[in-house]
Amino acid sequence: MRYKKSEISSAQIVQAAIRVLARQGYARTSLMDIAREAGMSKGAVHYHFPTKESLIQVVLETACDAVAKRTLDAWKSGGNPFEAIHSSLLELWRVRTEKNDEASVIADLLAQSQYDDVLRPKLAAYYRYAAAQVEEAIMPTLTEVGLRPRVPAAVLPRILLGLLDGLVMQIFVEPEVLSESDVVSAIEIIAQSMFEMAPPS
Amino acid sequence: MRYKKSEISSAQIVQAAIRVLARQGYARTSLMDIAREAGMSKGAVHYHFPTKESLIQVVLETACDAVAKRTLDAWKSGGNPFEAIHSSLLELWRVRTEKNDEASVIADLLAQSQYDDVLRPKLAAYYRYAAAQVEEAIMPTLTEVGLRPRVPAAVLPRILLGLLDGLVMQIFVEPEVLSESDVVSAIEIIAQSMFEMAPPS
Amino acid sequence: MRYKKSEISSAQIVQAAIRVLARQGYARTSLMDIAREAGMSKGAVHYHFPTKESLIQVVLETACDAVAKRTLDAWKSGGNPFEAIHSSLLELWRVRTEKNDEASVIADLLAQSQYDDVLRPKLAAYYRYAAAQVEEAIMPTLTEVGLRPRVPAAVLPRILLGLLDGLVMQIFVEPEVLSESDVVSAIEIIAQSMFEMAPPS
Amino acid sequence: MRYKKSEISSAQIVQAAIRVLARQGYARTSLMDIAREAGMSKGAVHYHFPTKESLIQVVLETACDAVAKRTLDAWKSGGNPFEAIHSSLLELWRVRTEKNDEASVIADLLAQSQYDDVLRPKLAAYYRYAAAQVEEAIMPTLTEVGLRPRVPAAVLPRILLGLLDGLVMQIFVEPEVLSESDVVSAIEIIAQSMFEMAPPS
DNA sequence: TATGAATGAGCCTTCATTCAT
DNA sequence: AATGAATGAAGGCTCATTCAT
Repeated sequence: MRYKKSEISSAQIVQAAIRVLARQGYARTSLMDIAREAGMSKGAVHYHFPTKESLIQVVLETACDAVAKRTLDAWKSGGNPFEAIHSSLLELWRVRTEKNDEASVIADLLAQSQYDDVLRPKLAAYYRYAAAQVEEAIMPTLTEVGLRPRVPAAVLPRILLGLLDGLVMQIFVEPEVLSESDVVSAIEIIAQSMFEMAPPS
Repeated sequence: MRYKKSEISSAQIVQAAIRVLARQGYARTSLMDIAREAGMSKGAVHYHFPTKESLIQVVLETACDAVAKRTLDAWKSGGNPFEAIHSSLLELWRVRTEKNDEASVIADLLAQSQYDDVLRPKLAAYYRYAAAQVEEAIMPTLTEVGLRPRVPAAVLPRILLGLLDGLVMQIFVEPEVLSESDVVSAIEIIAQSMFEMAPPS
Repeated sequence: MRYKKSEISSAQIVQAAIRVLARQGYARTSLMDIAREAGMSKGAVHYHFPTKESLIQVVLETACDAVAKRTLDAWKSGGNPFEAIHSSLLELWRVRTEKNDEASVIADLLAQSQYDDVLRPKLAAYYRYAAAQVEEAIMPTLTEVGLRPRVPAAVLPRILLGLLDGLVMQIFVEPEVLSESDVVSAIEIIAQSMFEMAPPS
Repeated sequence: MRYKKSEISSAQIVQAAIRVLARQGYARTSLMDIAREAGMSKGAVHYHFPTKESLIQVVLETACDAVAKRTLDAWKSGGNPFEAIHSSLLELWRVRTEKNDEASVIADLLAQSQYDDVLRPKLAAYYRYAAAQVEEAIMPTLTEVGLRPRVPAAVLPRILLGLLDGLVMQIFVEPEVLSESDVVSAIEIIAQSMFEMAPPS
């Protein structure tokens, strides 16, 4: 009973931190802001997370998990292989552009991770996981229909994710410059270009 | 004479700021750090830049200019059109991965720009300029040989820049994951896929 | 039964506090440290001692008692009067220099007592008791053999204790400066000088 | 001009710190208290002393110097050798019992030095210096009149200082227990007992 | 009797900013 | 044009204390 209470509070603090960080960014967020957002005292935050760093770590982990989970769902939508890929790409894009809090936090902490040796591995793990997700979802579908990749299989999902993340940055800075349809159709062209017909065996 | 001296000091401060920011990141850099790096007193920095914000703005502008200038040189290298594109892509990639100070600062301030209405337009301008550069350099070359873009001409350079920037982020976080040759050859494939043969007019 | 349990816990806390205070000193010791050392929660400590001050008081009392008790034993060792005094002085010295926890705590809280009106009387009582001990132990022995003090009887033990405590402070700060044998033989000379032959009555 | 100002402020802060520490003790003194006593802002204190520790170090040094200087004067009062020693002992005693701020601070920081590796050597140096002072002042006077020490020459002043400091502690805790005349006459007896007539050469 | 959770005051420190010189 | 000194707000963190359970 008591035990649970602590976990609940911890989770509330993390969620509050994600909201505040998404709104203000790491450099402008104090523990006081987070405590206020969580409806607790500064002391309570420190009770659950001894240092700011330790809180931020959990925040990043949680945000990565949330984004990864959401995109995982995207791949599951069934149907014709090409339609599935289309809808998945769309979802990947929307996760990023809808500016949900978790994605914003990840983008923000990416900059911090340059100078923070604890954050960096967590982001690396996130990318690794996301890339594996893409690979698992795309590759079987396409090899099944006789296509094979023109770049190393490990590189392919990295390209896709990089493309998405890089475009998002431009949109963050200047929202009007790229329309969703332009982006998605371009990505599809690119995705196709990454494959070629396998020679008949 | 005095006038000049002032400008020189200003420039020294900005250059010092770029070095320090590249090394420590925005969130961990104080004006004291910058003053020390510039070999001046804190008061002197404030004499030239009334607030920290105003200094950061100039820093960002300067960094963007420097990167833009460097990539501009890349496009100029003559030769066969396809070779020129190859060497230009390579240069675009290297500017980003060599972690020169200016590029690091831009990557770092990108996060800040989310929450800073003064920074954002400056980055937008940078992207706009870079995209125009790419467009000018690539489009004539390719239309000349009878290729035409399969995506809107304005979108094409955005795709390319996004891809580069997004991949760089992954490499910042986990350097071993992508090799230069993998990346460049993938980008070339992508670049090609963006064009198709123009129907005979 | 329950009653006993409470007393046992109290005593455990006090003993834990003595250990921690001896190790870290008053200024660097928190209730958390004490609770941890006692294997209890912070709440439990507060259950037994409503405030930190009240705990410290009991700690000081306990430490004083322990030291007083130990020195009491020293005087009891029988034998030839002069040998007894010698061995007693030696024991008084060792109690102080062996840095047992209780003596360390007393030395540390001495400083606090300057500013704490509750602590001060407890230390005064300790000195009074220790002085009385010395007086009782030394005076009969010496008057018996025809010696009488050259300073007021009440002052004499104070001198002795002061000398010991003052020397200990120097040793705490610089251990190599005074050897046990030097100190003890000097004290014996001093002790003798405090007495003279009583005129024949 | 500017340069001097800084030194003056530094000295003011140190003096203020000595006053506050003498009044409240180390454990209860915050930098805010010191700043207020010095009539400055908290920031100003940190401008001159980067950490609390660094300030305390200078405070201890300054206090030791002040006490050492004052006792040095005591030895200079001329006259008959025995009178000189008498008046010097009296002065040594009064320096300690008059509770001047510097002596209080030293007594207080003595406790801290148990747990602070930076403070300890400074106190050791203080004792060393004080002992040397005593030795220089007493020894020539007495050997001149044909007395020689019965304990090692290096130990003798330590005994004297220890005696004084130890007695002071008792008086701090319970002022009425020892009168000045009792103490001084006892110390004189002790001082005499430390010497004996040198055998005719 | 004891615990875990939470509070809030206070501490040391950092830092952008101001200002007299 | 530049400096050293000083300010004060804020930040992260510690800790004695309270309280529901």
